[in-house]
Amino acid sequence: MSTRAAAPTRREQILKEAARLFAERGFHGVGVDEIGAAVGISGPGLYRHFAGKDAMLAELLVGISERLLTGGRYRVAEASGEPAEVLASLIDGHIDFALDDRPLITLHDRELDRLRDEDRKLVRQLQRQYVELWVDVVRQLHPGAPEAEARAAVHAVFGLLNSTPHLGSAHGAGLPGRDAAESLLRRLAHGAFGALSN
Amino acid sequence: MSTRAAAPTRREQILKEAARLFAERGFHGVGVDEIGAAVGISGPGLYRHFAGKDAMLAELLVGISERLLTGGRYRVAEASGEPAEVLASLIDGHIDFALDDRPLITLHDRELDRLRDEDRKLVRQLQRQYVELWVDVVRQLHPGAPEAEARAAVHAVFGLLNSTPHLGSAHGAGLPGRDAAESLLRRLAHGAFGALSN
DNA sequence: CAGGGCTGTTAGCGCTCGTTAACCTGATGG
DNA sequence: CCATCAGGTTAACGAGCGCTAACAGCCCTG
Repeated sequence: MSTRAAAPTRREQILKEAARLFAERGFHGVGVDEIGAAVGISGPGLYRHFAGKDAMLAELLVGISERLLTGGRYRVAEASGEPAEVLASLIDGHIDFALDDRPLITLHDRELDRLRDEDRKLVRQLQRQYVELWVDVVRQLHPGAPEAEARAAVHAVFGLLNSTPHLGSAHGAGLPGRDAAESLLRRLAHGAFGALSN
Repeated sequence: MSTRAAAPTRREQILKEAARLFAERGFHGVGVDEIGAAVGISGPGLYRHFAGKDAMLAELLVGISERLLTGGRYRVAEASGEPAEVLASLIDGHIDFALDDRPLITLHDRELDRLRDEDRKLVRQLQRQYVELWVDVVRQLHPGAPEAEARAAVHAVFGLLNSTPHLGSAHGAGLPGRDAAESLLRRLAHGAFGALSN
């Protein structure tokens, strides 16, 4: 009846908790019993929902990559043709993602090697397409920059934006509020890309 | 006789290979047999040089943190009082470190939680002091920025500079040469910090 | 030449962990 | 009202891993 999100399914609960635990202690550092306990069932009960521990990680990583790419494509298509505006939209979208799904961001560039070959290839392909989205826009905005440089700059800015996990309460003085973090990251990212012109 | 560095001791060989393997596959993902094989001895022979697998990781992480802090302090003391110049020196030092010791950079913010409480506290303390070095300089350079913002910006720029592992040949088109990477990262970092004034 | 350290080796123990097997229960639908 | 099935449970297996034990060769020193 309400307009709130529907109750999460068991699968979704498991994925969420698994993402958090994997991000905190690493894929190999978390046991299936812990994941089960986090959702109120214990150990082997997970196998009613997933083929195995690997399958959870695979679904998480493929899901992230797909969401990033889909969101990026949407923003590129939707924004005006102005490269500056497209880049700004990509940055905003990535920041939203980084702030809303910190555990996934952590997993995204940390546990990729733990996937089966097939899944890893898929994730890599999705990541590559997402990066290409950015590289194209950056090269339109900075025609002087060689492609390798633009690509490296994109990766570096990803590192900057994905630093949000380190901003959390872990270090005592996190930023006051999500809006401040969003605004700061936006300025830093634009500042970094702006330096490409020099 | 020659002026080259002395032959590395067995301990140093082990630490170097362990760092590489831990960075590639994670602390829990690497077995002692693999580390041994990487230096030509096998498995339990490592225990003649280290108390255990944990001790290797601890020595690596403490070593990184100490080198970063020592190098940072040296640069702060050595540079002229001009905040801009001090920050530039810190950035250059961090870039050198990131480019020369990519595996260590990866471990530095990825495997900290696998340490014994005592070691983790020590590493955290060293990291905090290093960050403080940067925050102090950034605040001198941008007096308008609140401390939390300066600290978050420093962490974000670390994320940017530490993105070097992602620039490697893994993605096909790495930057052509170390100098180009160094120059690019320097420009991006300065660009990001410059955006703090706005 | 005798005797220790070093620095390796291999065998094996003990524990953890992912996974499977076998069983149980409550809801559902013909 | 009974059959089915989704979604749990506990027990247990098999593999892998960190680490120790016991032993062996090399090099130095007295």
